[in-house]
Amino acid sequence: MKKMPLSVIVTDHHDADIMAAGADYQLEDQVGFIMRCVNQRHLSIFSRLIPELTPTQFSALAKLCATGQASQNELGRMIAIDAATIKGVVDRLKHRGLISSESQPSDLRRLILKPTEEGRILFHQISAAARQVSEDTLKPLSEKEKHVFMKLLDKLR
Amino acid sequence: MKKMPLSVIVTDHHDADIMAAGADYQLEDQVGFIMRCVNQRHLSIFSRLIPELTPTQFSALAKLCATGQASQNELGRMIAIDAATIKGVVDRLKHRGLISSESQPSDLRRLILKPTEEGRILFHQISAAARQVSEDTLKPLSEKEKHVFMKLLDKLR
DNA sequence: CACAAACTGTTAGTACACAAACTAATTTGC
DNA sequence: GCAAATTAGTTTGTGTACTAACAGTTTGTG
Repeated sequence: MKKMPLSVIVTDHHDADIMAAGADYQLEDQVGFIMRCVNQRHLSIFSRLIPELTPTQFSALAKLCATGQASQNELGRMIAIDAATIKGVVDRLKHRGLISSESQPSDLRRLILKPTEEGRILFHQISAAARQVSEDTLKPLSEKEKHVFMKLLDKLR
Repeated sequence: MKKMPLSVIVTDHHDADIMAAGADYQLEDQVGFIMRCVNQRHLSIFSRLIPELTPTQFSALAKLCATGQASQNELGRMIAIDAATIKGVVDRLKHRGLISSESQPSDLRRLILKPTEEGRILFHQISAAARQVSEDTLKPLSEKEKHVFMKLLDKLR
């Protein structure tokens, strides 16, 4: 843990207190910063093993395959994606013929989404690779460390 | 650890192997998915405590305050931001008068970036809140757990 | 029944984030 | 000394991600 030389902290500036406030702030030690880096690595692994879909698209398709069907906002809620964001994701999956949508007669506001046959097939083809993505992402850790990490990560959700 | 009923895994579909492949895939147990959720929480904490800047903008400003100056791509490299992305970040910081840029006479390709006085002041004002962001993000963990988590997270970088 | 409250999906606006293709400037390697 | 490779920055295009504002629909309550 590097220490800043005193000269950096105590300057001849007239309000040294304010100037000193950020002097020992180490960006690369902050959770948010490291998480961003770890996520970058994860995304790179994902796109290498699963070039067909983005992580978000895969999440949506996977959840839809697991539940059979859902309305658009419902799907977004299940995978923690904003209503405004899920629209684009759904549009792209629909455009590629991986899911279908039809409005629900009993509630005209709702769009019922279902995976198409093609969507289901793709999901099942990809799911092994998806497991591999998680494994590769955690590769730097021992089995015990993986377990601890996942437990702690889950607490931060 | 929920188990799928057998009926879900073994269907009467003629290629049950393919259909079964993704049946036990639990999206919400995957590292990538949980990290996305944790990051959402972190971003929400950040924007509440530091509404003035985005995390990326803060990173850029903090690094520039720490180093005194850097070229645009150099800055991006230091905080793991793409050349195409850092441009927008720099433009916005520049537009708000928090950093300045001038081309380097000895290498006309380079833009030398420096924090302005206003930028430095803002950084120092915010740095306490930035520390608080990290603390709040890790709040669900005990002191010991925080330490373990950060160590493991760092290994995944 | 009426009507406010809540919900569904949409749009516009801002801000990352990365790939790919491009220009201009600089460095290198022969 | 000069072509080739490298580097710095820019632009375009795609894809998240969230806020805020909006219209249409449904629901709960007086």
